[in-house]
Amino acid sequence: MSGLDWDDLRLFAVLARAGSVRRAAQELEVHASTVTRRLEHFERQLDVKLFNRNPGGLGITPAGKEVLGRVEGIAAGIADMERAVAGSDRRLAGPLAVALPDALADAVMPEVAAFSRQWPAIRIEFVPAATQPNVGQREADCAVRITERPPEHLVGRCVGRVAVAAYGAKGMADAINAKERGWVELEAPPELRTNIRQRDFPNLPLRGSSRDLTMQVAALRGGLGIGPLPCAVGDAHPLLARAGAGAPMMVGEAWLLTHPDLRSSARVLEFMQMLARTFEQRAGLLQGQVGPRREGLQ
Amino acid sequence: MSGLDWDDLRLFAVLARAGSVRRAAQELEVHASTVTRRLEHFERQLDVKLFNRNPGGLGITPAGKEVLGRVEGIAAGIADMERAVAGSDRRLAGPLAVALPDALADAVMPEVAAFSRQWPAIRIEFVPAATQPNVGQREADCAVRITERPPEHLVGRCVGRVAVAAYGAKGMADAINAKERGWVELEAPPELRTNIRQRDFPNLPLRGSSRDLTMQVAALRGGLGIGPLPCAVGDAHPLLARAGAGAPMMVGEAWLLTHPDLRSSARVLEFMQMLARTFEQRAGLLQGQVGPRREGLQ
DNA sequence: ACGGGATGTTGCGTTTATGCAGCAGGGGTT
DNA sequence: AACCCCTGCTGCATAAACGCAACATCCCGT
Repeated sequence: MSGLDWDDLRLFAVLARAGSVRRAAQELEVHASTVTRRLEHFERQLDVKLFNRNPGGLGITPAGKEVLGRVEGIAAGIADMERAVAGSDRRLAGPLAVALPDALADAVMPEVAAFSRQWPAIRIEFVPAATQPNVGQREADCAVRITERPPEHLVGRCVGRVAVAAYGAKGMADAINAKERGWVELEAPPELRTNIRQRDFPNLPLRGSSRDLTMQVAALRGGLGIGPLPCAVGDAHPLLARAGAGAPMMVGEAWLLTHPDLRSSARVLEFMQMLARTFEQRAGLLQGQVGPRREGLQ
Repeated sequence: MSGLDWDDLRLFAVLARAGSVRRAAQELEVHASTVTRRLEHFERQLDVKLFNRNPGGLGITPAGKEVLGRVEGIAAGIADMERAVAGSDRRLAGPLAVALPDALADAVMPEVAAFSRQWPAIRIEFVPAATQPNVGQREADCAVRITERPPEHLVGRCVGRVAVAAYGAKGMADAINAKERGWVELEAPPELRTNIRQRDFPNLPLRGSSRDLTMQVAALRGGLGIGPLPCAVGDAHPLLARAGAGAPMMVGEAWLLTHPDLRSSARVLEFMQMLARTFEQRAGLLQGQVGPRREGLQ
């Protein structure tokens, strides 16, 4: 028998990617001293030095790099196994990790809530949408991504384009008021970026910028200026109105995705069907087609 | 993060192969209760029933079979990693697992002993030669096998054929005495079987049989009768002599083997070179060519 | 120069996991 | 029927792993 504690492989993989004992400890939800001691244990069992203890952090050795490459393959195999098990789960119960861009959260949340009431045994867990797959980190069971080219290893379908427009606080979104305020840029991920400012408000001074939607909405509401927002967020907000007369700009396709292994999982399938129906119903909202709620907007 | 204890995968693999909690516990060198509890833990984490608790043992479920298949692939990956690490070890120190058929042990042991004196930091561990590779069980670093077709995944070279002849206790190995005693068969593995009895002693009654070389040598020494023995054992034994005048029979080629990943390991390389030299020197003994020690033999 | 925030590591108290012995049940042999 | 050996399982004491806090070191910014 190998005598090797396989769980030390997982610790090593996380540690190598984290780059420091404390970050790895945080990710593993254990104490830093545990990481140190188990690394020692692992190195002793393997009889190889995996890291150089440099002042200011760990430095991986060539042997450590060799081991890391192999362990990453092993980690992928284990993740596959976990998915295979989860995929054959025919119960409408258990955890369900969903990666949902915050830009679309408002638009679908009512139906998600109804879904949750219908299947109370399914525990929905929202995970960060932009994160790239990591060793030891299980990807979402179901993901919505705004992109032109969805990853090849995932399966799913396109559920329509996403529109972005300029918004401001109601009552000050008109051009005259806006001029006194200014432009608030949204430092969005690439798939949400537009050049609305250049097109419609080339002379508006830059007043500030936000790193996420929450800050952007707060800034616009508070009257800092006008700025871009996904239509699904801006049109649904009771205190915001569109600024200027320009048409919304399309920024990318929304893709409803899952892993092939999970297509036979009952709760993943059910959830994705629900999301697909919802996106179909809300297509107008997502694409910025102004509906009956238009009264009062500039 | 997966939250899964990877070491439970190892336990599961061993348990699935062992077929019972107690056998798995023995192989893992832990207590049976530990196996039970960690299996429960694993099933809870994975949220799948891997075994049916049948009266009289565990029965693997379809889901368990699915998981087992994947875990065996993972186990192979981990074994590869261990070999890769061991293979890059350039020190002439540490453990060295050697699979050596007992038929050849006498012939090479003096040189092995000299090797051990030369490199005292290398700890030589003899492992059973006939064992087939198992999950979690590391194969030998270096193996000698008597076979016609060495396994394809191993590399090495043929170091000559192995001969078997009939022996008896000195002074009673002649035909007349043998007739009063009889034949003692050796229930050897297939690669050591011969038909010497049919060829040279067709009329000798069967007196007994031995399951291993130790018993066979004791039986022959004790005067139970005459019987087959590898020439490397019989000719080297001070109290045994060949029976009859027939030539030894060749039974197979001796192959000196290792895993490709271990070719660059300093201690494996050194040990195999030593063994190759030894087999070259001892070729006559192994192939049953009677040398200067012939005086006194019939 | 000096403080603040990193880094990895170490002693100590506590939680967790393990080993042990005994239990309950089933199948085959005497 | 009675016994024996196998199976997996469950309290209880012990040993191993862990979390916590403190420590030594180093780097960076003030």
